[in-house]
Amino acid sequence: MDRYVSRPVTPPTLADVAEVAGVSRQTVSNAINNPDLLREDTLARVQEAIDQLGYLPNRAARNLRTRASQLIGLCLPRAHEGARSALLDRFVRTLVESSRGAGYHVLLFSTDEDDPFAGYDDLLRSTAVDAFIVPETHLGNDVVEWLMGRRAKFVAFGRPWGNPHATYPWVDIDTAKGSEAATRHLIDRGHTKIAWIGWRKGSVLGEERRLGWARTMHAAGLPMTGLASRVEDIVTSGRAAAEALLDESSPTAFVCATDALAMGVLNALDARGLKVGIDVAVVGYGDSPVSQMVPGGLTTIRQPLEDAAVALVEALESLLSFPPTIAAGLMLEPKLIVRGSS
Amino acid sequence: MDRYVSRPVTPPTLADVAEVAGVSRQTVSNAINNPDLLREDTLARVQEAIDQLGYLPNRAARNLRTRASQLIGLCLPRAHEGARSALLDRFVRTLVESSRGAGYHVLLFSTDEDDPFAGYDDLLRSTAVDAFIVPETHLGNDVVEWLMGRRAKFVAFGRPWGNPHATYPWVDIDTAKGSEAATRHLIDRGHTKIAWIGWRKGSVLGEERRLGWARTMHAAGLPMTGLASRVEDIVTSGRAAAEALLDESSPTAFVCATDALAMGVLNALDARGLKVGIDVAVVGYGDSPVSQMVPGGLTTIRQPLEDAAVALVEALESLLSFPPTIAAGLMLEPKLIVRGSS
DNA sequence: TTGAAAGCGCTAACAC
DNA sequence: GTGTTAGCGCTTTCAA
Repeated sequence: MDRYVSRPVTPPTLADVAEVAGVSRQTVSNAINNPDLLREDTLARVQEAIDQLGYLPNRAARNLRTRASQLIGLCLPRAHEGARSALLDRFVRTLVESSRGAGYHVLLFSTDEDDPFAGYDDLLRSTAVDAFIVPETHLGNDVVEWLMGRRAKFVAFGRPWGNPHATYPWVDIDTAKGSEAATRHLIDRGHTKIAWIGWRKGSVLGEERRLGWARTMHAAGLPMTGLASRVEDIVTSGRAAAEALLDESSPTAFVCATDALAMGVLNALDARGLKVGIDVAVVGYGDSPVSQMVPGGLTTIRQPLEDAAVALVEALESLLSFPPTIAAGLMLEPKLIVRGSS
Repeated sequence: MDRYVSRPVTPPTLADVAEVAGVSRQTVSNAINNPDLLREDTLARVQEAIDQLGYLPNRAARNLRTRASQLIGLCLPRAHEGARSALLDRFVRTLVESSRGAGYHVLLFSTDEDDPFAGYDDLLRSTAVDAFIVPETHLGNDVVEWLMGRRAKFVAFGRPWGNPHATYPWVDIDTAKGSEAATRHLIDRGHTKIAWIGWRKGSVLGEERRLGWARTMHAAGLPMTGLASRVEDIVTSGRAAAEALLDESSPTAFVCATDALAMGVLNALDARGLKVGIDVAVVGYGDSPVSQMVPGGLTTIRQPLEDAAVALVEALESLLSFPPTIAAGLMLEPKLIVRGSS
């Protein structure tokens, strides 16, 4: 009586299925892992029992036996400067979906302030994950080297900045190509005085993005002196920088390292009665939600985060297959999204 | 020779530690799980061996034995309407951090288009997680009921909308209180014609937020006719709604169901030459990055997502402790963030 | 093609 | 206090 009401739900085991199907446990195991080995009618009978009981192999037992967890560890980077949060959303969501396709789940973990390796170390030593996805390699945290020292499996989201011939799999977005596309777009529109507003020195990503602008300007034979500015990544700084640049060199277009900075430029232009997209063109970076909310829209650069996530999982699959294969580094290109501001 | 170079890193086991410490395996296990049982010097010796080898219990083995995985499943809701992505970031980040404090990791999974239970079912039947955190109960997906039917452990992020006396633990944010605070704030500022721009009917959350406005207006004896509008949650719709309301009833203030809608209002005011925060006040909802980027800033409602995450983990801890305790439902209040637009 | 035995690494129950 | 024994549920030999 009581058992139907309050019996704790203990999922069926291999043995339960075997009993129902009238075969041995191993045969059930084979039905799941090597169905080819079974005769057709046996397989069908076992399958029926599996369906009837709603059987699914116990993860812990399987993990223990196969020395694999079907789990991929992703360290949630500490809260970023700026509004990079929306990116994380797009990235993680796709990561989870494509991992599922590959038979893996994503395990999230955070890391200690003091010890950046602690989280990785624990998971590794307790064999809790099969591999890691390591984001933000540009920050110069030496997680990658540390993991290699431990012979841990991982795929990096970010090129090997230090040594270009690193022997680990990675996927990255060629961020310089973004500002390059932005600048070329403005040149095509007829602009010749194109200003750059970027991050303070010291950010690898910031320097890369700046490089895209500089490279393109140089190739087009356009002047750059007095047209570059490096500030903190907040709206007010972007605005101040724009004011200064307008006073100094009156550019007709701005390329910015982030959408937040571009918003600052928009504010500055607005305050001066300059019409965005008509008097002065502005391009941001990131395709954050803001860029669509601004009246007329903000031309910006969209990073292929979804593609990156898919590529990372593919690289992970080769890494975890037998024999393991180290996928070649893959560089993806960001995309210019033209809206009203240019 | 070779072994130091390419030997695969097999983490040490309990037996290894036991051997080094010169005790039995069980004693090592006790040293970890019931240290009180050991004599001080034995404990010290075992601890030393543990440190020396860098031992950490194998997860799979422990999970198998204890019938627990120390994993909490979180279903990533499908991409939302609107820019709710930043929320996810704040929420998930805190969730991961406080889970870590409780000895748990967060396992992310997604769900099938067709079968909303599939993801839950798989994890449950394979005993891959100890409990779930179920977001978005307001969407009327009956995940909660399904889980209860399965006697699965979970904590809901969202009150039991259907039956107020549900016997499962939940944490929610009283979203109506947000628009209530926004409206009261505007009344305090001397406004009497306060318009509402919300979502189309059918959204539980949307109706709640509207209720906050209506309730407060009613209590203050202020008129509401011709002052409410329900549109799609995008900037252009917000703008159109604002135009219409301005033409019709010339409100001096707007309360919006989202920041995106508020942005639309800002655009409309701008187009008419009305000064935001001076001629007309505007309040958004969500404290999205946009609200800080707008010149002067957008007054908005901030949801205590971090608090919610912490509370959810606390509820989870009581649920997973022995004996299990079902924490009382907890309602958190959002907070008004006053910026230049009001 | 199917079945029996062994054991992955750990912890719960008991003996010493 | 410490060690011995058993077994969690599964897969991997190896026999039949």
